[in-house]
Amino acid sequence: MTMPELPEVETIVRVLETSLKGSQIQSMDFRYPGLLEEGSEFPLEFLVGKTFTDFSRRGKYLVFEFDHAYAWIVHLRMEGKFHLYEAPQRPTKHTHLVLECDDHTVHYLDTRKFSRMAVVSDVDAYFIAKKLGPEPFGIDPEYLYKQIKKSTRAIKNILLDQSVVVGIGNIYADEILFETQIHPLTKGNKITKKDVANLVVVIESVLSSAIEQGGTTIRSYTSSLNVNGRFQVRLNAYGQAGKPCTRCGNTLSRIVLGGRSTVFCSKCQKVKR
DNA sequence: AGACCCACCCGAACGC
DNA sequence: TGCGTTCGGGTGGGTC
Repeated sequence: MTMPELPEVETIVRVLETSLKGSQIQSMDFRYPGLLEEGSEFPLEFLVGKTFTDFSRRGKYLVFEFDHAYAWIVHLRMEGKFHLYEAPQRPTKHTHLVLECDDHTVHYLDTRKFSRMAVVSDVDAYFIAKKLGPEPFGIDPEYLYKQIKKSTRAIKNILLDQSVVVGIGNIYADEILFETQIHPLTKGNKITKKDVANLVVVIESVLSSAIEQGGTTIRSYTSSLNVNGRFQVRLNAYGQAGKPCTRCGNTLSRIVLGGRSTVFCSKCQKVKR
């Protein structure tokens, strides 16, 4: 159910780093080239013969850097996932990329074919073009307040806007608003300074606790060398419509906002007018 | 410029 | 071996 959000991406980066750092790509079978971005600077096959050197993320983007200064950037979107094996493995119908590396076979799968990847020479330039906002950890409250205050959009849409702050997807947006007791439809210009102070703290705590729980669960994945970053985090709002609010017992409501399923407690989360 | 809409994609869930 | 329709998720490009 849950798609990879920032905490899952962070976990995936760390697990892949453990297995693949210093490993050379011996061969590649790019079975569904449609995953490569139109604007990719280089073809994916350019990575054959290169050695993984650095593993990081920017927002929900995975960044793999190689010797010779090339970088492979992957956005998992909803269902992208890596499977690692210690020996060559038969691809499934959803295996879109196979990499034979020094000590591992890497499969990349995506049932929806929604994810995207690119090969670039300048990581910073790539992300500047994407117009990404700051990371959600250590965000400047003054900056966030200004961004929210100048907008008449619903606060949930603002939180989802990656040019305001990166890494908040649909699931954690609902969780963050539940925790701060802000109604998702509240317009940005109605949000108070105190709300923003709470948001800054809660954004960080919700995402980091998910990373911690992912770190716990991912150990079972490392043993089997399957890395999809999915793990169960206890959710108070997302996917819980019709169930009692964990804070007050009121039945949780569901609306569609900006085309996204949105769950909240109409008693705990009041719209400010 | 800011806000909004829609395409992309296909398995799951649903309606009949 | 039931078949057709709807839904959803993040991002980017287009429009107003």
